[in-house]
Amino acid sequence: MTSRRPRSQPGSDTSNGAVSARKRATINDIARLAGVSKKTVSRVINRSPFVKVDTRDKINAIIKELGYRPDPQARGLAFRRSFLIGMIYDNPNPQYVVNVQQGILDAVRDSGLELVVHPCNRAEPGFLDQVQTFVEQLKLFGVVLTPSVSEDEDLVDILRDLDCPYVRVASVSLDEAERMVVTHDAAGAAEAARHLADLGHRQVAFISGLPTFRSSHERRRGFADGLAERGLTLDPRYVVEGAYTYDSGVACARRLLAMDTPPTAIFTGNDEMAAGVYTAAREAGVAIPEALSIVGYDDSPMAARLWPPLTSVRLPIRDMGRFAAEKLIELASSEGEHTGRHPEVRPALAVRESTARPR
Amino acid sequence: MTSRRPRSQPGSDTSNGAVSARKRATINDIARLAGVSKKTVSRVINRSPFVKVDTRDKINAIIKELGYRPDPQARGLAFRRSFLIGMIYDNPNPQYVVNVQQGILDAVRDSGLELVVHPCNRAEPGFLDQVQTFVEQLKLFGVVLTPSVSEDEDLVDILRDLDCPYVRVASVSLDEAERMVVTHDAAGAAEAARHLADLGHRQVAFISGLPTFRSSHERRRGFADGLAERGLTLDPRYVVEGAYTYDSGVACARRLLAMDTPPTAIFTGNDEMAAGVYTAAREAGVAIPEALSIVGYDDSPMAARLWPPLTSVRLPIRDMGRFAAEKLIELASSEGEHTGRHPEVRPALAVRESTARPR
DNA sequence: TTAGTTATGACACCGGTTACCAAAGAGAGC
DNA sequence: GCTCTCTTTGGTAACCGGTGTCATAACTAA
Repeated sequence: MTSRRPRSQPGSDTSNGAVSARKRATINDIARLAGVSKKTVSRVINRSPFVKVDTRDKINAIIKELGYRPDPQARGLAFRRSFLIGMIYDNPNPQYVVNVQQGILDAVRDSGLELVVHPCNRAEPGFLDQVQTFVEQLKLFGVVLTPSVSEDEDLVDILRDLDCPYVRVASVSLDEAERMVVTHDAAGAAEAARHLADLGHRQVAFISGLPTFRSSHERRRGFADGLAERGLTLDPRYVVEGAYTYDSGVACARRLLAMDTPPTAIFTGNDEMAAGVYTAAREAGVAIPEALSIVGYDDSPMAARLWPPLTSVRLPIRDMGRFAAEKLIELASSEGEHTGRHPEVRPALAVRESTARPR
Repeated sequence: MTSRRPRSQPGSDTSNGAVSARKRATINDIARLAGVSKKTVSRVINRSPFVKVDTRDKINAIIKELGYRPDPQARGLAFRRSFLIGMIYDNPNPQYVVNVQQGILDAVRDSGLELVVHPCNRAEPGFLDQVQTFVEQLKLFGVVLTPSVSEDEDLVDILRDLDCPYVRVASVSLDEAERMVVTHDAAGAAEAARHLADLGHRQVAFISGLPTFRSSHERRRGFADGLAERGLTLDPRYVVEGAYTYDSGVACARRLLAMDTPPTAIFTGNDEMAAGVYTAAREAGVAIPEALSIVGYDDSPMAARLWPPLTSVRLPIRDMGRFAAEKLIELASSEGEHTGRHPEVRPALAVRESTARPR
């Protein structure tokens, strides 16, 4: 407990022993030491080309020596904008949320940008005003939206109105390419469909998520398309509406398994509901995968922990967050011209033991 | 797409149709309209008692009418402090992280405070400098620390040095009461122990988490104590060191199940490792709970999805976050005197079907 | 009237920025 | 070679939207 690490107080090696009254250097200090005006220092900070090389080098040296970093608050005040990125979400999946957060932080590393999180509830009255206040008060540098708020056009209108750069993560394109990170849910679902069809399944069912999520429709559509590719059709009687929850998965699966000709395979809108299917199957004495194949969506950590391990569609969630933040930075900085690069997010099927040929 | 919700632009019903050039009112606008100096308005905002009631009411009316909200950035600049709470964590459990975040946001609702997240890695070189920069640059209002960074005394020293209020969430008290939210992991583990002992188990094993987490030791200690209460001792041969991961749970359980007299019950440091025990048990053909009882820690959503559903120690994580933020606000605002209220966090055992009498 | 609050304002300041102007140096025209 | 632009480079002042300090005005109470 006695040997504390000697922190590297960058520069200012004045080593004031007792009183730690060391204050951060300001732009004025730098200017004074460099013998220039603060404006010139400001130019160096903001990479203005109109500074002589000698002057710039000299100022940079002093900045480095003193470990000076401009105060984001003061800078923000003058810029009428902060250096905070907001993440607005209403997705209940912690795995998803944390990974997107991580991805955003990957992208802003060392850029001086920070991440402010804002979970919300679209059903709550005053939801839009609340979000507007959040964005307006903080004068956010930009906002990343994830489903399902990313699908809310009213919300997006507000952001546009506030001139707040935003990027939307969604299952399908809803905006200009430079504002979207598209997860192609239909493609992921199609892969699940092909996998089941190729195993020989003919009676395949789909448990959808909440209809208020665009992904529910995309996944259904993609699943139907994937089956169609193999000459199969998604029988409407085999489509039931869940709510992305474990309980809804149990309930829906019970209904499906109680049918006269129950499906031999079930594709669920997410892993939570797939877990519910496991429970219902166990109740009904239906063996997985011998009598029933199951495919989930998300490939959450739980998927691999279930027994048998769940085949599921995997999304590179952290990358999605990173892409979103990268696009945001591009939107906010470069005036007009964009790189035109739009990294692709491709869902992939993680095949495990919950799927097999039907008997 | 045409009928957009008419947003309630609070006050300013000037309804400028085309150009939405409405700018937020500033303190100067309020002062001008009220016929007072901005300083007086500032007094009203900050609840100074030295303002005549009439004046205050008048100013408040105008503030309300214009929907004025002071700019946090300007305010922060003058205060030399921001209105951002930082959450610093290195816990890999998304469930935990998101819930603490939610809890913090519960507490700061409508207070004008916002939450900036800062995941980090204690093992990374420069970790401390990074955190210091984060706190210093943002001039954070305060910081909430969760395990295991909450156990890092070097980090806490830095915060103290920076005069940054902080609250630590940890398994055991490490600081003054007003700076701690204690989760009493030992008590939770003791409950697990009593539960197993009362069921009649005598050969009970413990799979610990990473020794770099204080909780690992607390849970072991509490487990041993709980057994002792029932006249049992925790055989050191039945204690193996895991790493809080699924894989480590599998590996540790394999070792335990391969012993000459394998345990009849296993308590794991968290649910992830418990899931690993399920896998190892299945491999070894050991029936749960008939031949092996299992108790986890965290009561993650996965616990109820496993088969059989996992008995686990539950923590009110969201409440913990809320308590932490409440304490933080108290620390930061009230100068000196505290309420002395220290809401208790009590772990509770969620008993499910993974535990039963031994054969 | 004097003194002691209570209430308010003037002004500088927090740490940066933009707008605008001035000086210095470079090349052109004479 | 010298003045005259033009471009580069730097400075000054005002400002972003609030707060602190201190002086002073207004009101009570003595």
